[in-house]
Amino acid sequence: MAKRKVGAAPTVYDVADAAAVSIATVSRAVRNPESVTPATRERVEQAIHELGYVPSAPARALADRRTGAYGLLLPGFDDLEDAAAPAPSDGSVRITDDRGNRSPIGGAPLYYDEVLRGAEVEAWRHGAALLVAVGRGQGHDIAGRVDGLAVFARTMTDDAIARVAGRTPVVLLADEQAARGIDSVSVDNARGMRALVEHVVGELGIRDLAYLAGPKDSPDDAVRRTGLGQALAAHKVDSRSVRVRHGDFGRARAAQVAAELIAERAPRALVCANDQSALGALDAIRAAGLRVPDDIVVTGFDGIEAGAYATPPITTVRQPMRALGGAAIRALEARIADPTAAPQHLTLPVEVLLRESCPPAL
Amino acid sequence: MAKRKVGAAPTVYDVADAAAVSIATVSRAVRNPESVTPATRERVEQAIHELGYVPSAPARALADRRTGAYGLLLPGFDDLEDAAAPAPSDGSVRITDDRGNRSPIGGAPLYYDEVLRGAEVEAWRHGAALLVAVGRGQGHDIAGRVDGLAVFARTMTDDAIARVAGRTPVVLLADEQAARGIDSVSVDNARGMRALVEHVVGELGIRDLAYLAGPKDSPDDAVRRTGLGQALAAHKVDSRSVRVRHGDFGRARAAQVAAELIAERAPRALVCANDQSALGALDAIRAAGLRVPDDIVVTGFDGIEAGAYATPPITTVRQPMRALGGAAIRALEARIADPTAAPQHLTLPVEVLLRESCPPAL
DNA sequence: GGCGGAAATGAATGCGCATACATTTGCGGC
DNA sequence: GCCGCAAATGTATGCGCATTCATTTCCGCC
Repeated sequence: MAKRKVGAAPTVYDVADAAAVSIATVSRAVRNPESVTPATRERVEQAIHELGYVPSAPARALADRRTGAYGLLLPGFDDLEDAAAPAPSDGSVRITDDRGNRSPIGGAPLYYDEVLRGAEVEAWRHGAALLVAVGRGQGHDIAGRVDGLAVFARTMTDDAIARVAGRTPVVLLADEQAARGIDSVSVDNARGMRALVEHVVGELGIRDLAYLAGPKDSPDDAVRRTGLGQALAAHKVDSRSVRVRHGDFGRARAAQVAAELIAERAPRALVCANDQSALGALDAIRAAGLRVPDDIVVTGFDGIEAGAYATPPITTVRQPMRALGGAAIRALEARIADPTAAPQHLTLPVEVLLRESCPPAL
Repeated sequence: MAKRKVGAAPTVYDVADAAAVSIATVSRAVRNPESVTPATRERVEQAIHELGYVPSAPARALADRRTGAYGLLLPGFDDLEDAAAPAPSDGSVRITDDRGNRSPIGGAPLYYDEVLRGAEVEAWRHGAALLVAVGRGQGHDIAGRVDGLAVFARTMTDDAIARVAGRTPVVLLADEQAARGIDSVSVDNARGMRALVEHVVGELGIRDLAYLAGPKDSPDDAVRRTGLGQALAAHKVDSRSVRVRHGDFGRARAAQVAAELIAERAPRALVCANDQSALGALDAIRAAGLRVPDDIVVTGFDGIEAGAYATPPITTVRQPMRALGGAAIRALEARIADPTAAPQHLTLPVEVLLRESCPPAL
């Protein structure tokens, strides 16, 4: 038996020695147990167990010419780069007066967790692992580590995407203006907003609307507004009659804007570009002494947790985040299976959740 | 120049050919630019750019004997294995009556996103990547892929942890009863609860308390209850005078339990084992026609988003999830740097967030 | 008992890179 | 212009595994 370096992880050679077979047999026993005699398989498994052998993924990847891992590039939040110092507990507990603070965790919607899980489950089903990185413009750092990369919109420069795509399959996530040549999976935001507004106008018969928008340069907001316009057109509501005010997707600003809107004249329905804005709208409406949905119906968009717990709970459009993650991995696998296929652009349906702020019927 | 297979990703050999140098020089130019003449470096960089070369992580890992990646094993949620079928948009949008539903995303607290980001940032700082997997008991699948593994409590069997730990550094997360021999990073839940209750008893002077607990077999609940007991003892409140009722960490059940408690006799303070329970308590208290905090003060635990948006906002204890993720990676690096050091057990401090449901002062 | 073919196993090679060691180049000093 | 040394570059090897091809073993059958 060759000398085995102690301290180092055991390799196929160690297992082969222990089981008195060749490394080829060890490899086969692991990868394709059927191809080995039950007796030898037994011996090899025994050796593996005793040594605590775990195959080296890098070596396997090198030999296989595939890593068996997919990458997911998440957007970073601006306030997020402060992974604070260790700060072990010295026994004291900080007590903070948090009244008035409404942004428990930086105000960012935390639905990426869902996307991640959808992707992880799908990767796992295919025996692959999932590598996660936060977009920092480049993404070269993980391109060499994976068989495919799922990239959220606006987490990499177009240039960087093009470069990486030249080497590895790439799928764009939640980018409704996806580059032509690259696969994409997105969510049908426009149709979601359209369905929501059609409910307000068509089912509830409300024709006096106002729209609480997001920042003027937000692509997300633009798409949602398109859906709004379509719904209005479908029901012959003059879109010029709908007052539009821009917020910043945040609750506080939304409350201000909504208050101004109401002071001017209260609309029968206030359609908000996202849930945070809708929460702000509720604040303003309550402050104005009006009731939701009796005086004003309010709608949000996104399906954040807090919306369901608001008073009243907010009607919203929920994006299928978990499905988005799963679809991304499937798209990568399809691309790997057929590298020459035409670019695929998959659009997942959203779901309108009617809650008390804008109920099924008045 | 050797023939280069088209379609395959370029390698050091291709770059070497293009730049008319040896692969060793290419490798050096990439890894340690200083060790190469500016002129050659220039040529190599040029070739790299033209070919779109990206180093193969597996090959690098094999040669380096380290993967440059850390693993994070997240708990899976029971309801989570349904990464639904593709279901592309056929143009229709499902409209659901979601009134009465208070569990938008399975009811699970989504703070793992924060842990993930903390870990990712820390890994990135050290030039490493982060591999994410959902615990399925084993975890062998990724042990061979990483230089170290951060494992959430109860995501792997003790047996599996022991095996993996024999091959790769492992750090246990949020496991306050961490196995002696393995590094761990956890959060000081007991002290958080203690500080919170000391505020209620000491600052607010309330001695008539009730505790809305979690499931009887929950380790988290047990730890928090310990903190409760300590606070009571510190202020000489007889712990037998504190009524304890068990819920299931969910809002609906908590509301029932709280209602029973109140019907029996309303306590001056209702301490809840987590935020979801506190939300349920608010429901019950409101239904009973009582006011928070005037008639009953309510406290939660966790710091979920919805707690801050509740009416009134819930006083709670927030866990430093991002710091937890970062600390986990640092612990792995410390372990790698000194494999023989004694096991480290780091405890991070929590923070008490006082909000309207249990304000700084009455 | 020996033969032929299939099944099982072994030996050897390459995956792409880093690096120890060998070789060449460049440069100062005489 | 030549010697000697240091810096720059090249050559060769191994990392751990999968796999091809060669060899051996095992069986059924004559």
